[in-house]
Amino acid sequence: MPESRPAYYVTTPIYYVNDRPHIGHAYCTILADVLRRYHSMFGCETFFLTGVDEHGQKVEEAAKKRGLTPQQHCDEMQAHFRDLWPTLDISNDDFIRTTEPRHERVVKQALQQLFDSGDIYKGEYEGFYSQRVEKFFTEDELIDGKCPETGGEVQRIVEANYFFRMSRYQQRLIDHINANPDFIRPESRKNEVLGFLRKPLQDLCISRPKSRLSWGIELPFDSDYVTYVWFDALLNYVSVIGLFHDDPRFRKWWAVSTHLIGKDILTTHSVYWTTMLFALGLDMPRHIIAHGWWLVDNTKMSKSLGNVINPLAMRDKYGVDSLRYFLMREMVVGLDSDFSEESFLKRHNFELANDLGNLANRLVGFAAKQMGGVIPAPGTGSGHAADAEVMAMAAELPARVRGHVESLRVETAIETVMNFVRRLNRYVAETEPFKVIKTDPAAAGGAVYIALEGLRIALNLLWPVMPKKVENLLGALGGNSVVGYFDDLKWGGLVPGTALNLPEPPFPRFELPEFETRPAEAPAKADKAVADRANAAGGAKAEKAAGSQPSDGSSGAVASEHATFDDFLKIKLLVGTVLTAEPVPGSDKLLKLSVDLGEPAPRQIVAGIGDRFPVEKVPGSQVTVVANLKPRKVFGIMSEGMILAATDENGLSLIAPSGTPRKPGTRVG
RNA sequence: GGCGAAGUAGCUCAGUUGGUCAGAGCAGGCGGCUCAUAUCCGCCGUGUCGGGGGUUCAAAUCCCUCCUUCGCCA
Repeated sequence: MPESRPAYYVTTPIYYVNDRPHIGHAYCTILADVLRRYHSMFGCETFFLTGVDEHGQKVEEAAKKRGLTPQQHCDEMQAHFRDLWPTLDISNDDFIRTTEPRHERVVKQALQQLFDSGDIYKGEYEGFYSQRVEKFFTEDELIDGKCPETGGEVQRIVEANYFFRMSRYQQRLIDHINANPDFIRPESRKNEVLGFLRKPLQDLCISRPKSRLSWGIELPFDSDYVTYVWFDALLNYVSVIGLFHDDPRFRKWWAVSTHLIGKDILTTHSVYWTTMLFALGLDMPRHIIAHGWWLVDNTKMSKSLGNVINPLAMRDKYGVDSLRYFLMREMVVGLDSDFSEESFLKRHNFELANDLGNLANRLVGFAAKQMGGVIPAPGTGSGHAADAEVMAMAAELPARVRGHVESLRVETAIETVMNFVRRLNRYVAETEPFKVIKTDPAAAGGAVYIALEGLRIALNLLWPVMPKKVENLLGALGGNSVVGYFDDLKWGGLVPGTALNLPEPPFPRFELPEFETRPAEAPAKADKAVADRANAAGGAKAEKAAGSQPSDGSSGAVASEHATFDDFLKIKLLVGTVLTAEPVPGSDKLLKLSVDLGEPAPRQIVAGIGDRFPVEKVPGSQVTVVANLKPRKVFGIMSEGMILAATDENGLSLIAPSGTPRKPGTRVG
């Protein structure tokens, strides 16, 4: 047996080639990169895979629209992802495109194997086809026998198709999830999957006749069909690492695989993919980790709301390292987080500039002035009790960081390091080398050495998060480089006498723009008299009274009875024209509306008016829409606004402009 | 409607298996230092741990119930 190192294999989803990268893609890929880099520092041999999904109807359509072949279209579009990653310091080992021969042959072989074993069978797919949206619907999805999206006519079509016997593996999957508590993380997602599995699984239709979709991988046993997207896409995780072609390589990586996914593709990975693997006689991946979404103003990003965060813009404005730091520091893996430039800048200024950057800058600046610009000799330290404390903290820091990373608490790992950085700043204040230098240069040198060495260790531990910046900084600290392994991160790596060279502060502060005036500031600054009176009265109570001046009219018990004019202005009321309306299945009064608000795309709005208002009378009506309500799901359908209506015992009327119809998007108020 | 998760200081959130768990950061106030990026360090928080009930010697931490928010339901 050759010497074996532990291994670690991490994947991102393959992103849909038609998409433009947004902050969510960047987050997932950076997270994968950070995990890969940490694990390599833990001593693991690592493999990191990302890529793009290139097949499917939408790609075919988009290409057609542009007058290109689908392949030409993909060749062009995939660059949006492939070229982005190096600029975010992503260290992926491979980049898979599902149109590559190395992938297609594995998909075909997998299909053939499942066909031969009877897990893929030909059956009848009964669907209802809507000419208008060129889509199939199941009987359950139809609404009164009409298309659920347009309310239009549908044709019942019985079409031969191939099915995967997913149902056969349901119990095995449930058992595996129960036996491996950290298989699907976080736990709430695991529960979600188990809940889903309480109902019997249907078999999965995995083919499309070429007459309807030709842009896909042909079934090896029936050239009239291509395989449908998921079956193709999911296999990327194993095709790249050698399934069917390089067994030792495949086994090595597959046994240690971690899939990072967005919560929107949880079922696909936890149910479709896992049952496919069972059927193929392969092991489960080690972990499936569903991360959360970046929200903007606590609202999901969407094109129609125009609030999509472009990672390139953030990188260009603030630098790749700050961007990576923020994304990793701010989000708890598995939960949603809010993205705002304000919180970004606060993290940058407080943690990177004030704490970390300033520590480097003050130490190097001091050494340059007082110590000949070189790393001083450690001697016997500063003679201060804090020496031992700092060195003990530094000694146990790698293990603590490793523990947090291994339990996916990346943000806690970072926080742990930053707490140590704060301890180092305190250490400098305690030992006061800038004073001590006048009386005891050796002790001052000892203090600076300890602080610098602590900084070196902290920087190494942050390398996976900010590789470029850390490498540069370590270079500035006496020409050091990143240690390969946590095990090598021992105290005393800095060589006394080597030159320090930090020409400028490593993390310049960014000016914080005025984001919004804070009510708390008003009494302190604008109303000194109130504050003084409060202080004179003494105690926390008085302070509280001063602090609760309802300067914006929205806080304080007194104001709660009335809405102020400002409150009213927060509600954006717009005139809209209803384009389509259809009942929501399973509900007796909800209607799904498509409403023109004069925006590029119509809004989808779910309204509870169906029991009082005939659905066929709604299209064409004008309505008043609350346009800036936070979008929410109603009965599983996203609703992007609210329709105003008045209901009493005589029925319901829509609240809308009377007389001449108004242009969609006209402001009401 | 079914299933699941969450509700902790002004803000963002930590709080393993019930017993220094009532905390951190930010914001605010006061003070100190000057090596440093108007940076750093120290001090200052009586918040019904969503409401109510229960179990226990002991609950933010377990149980019940209600309210609110969020997620999933191919």
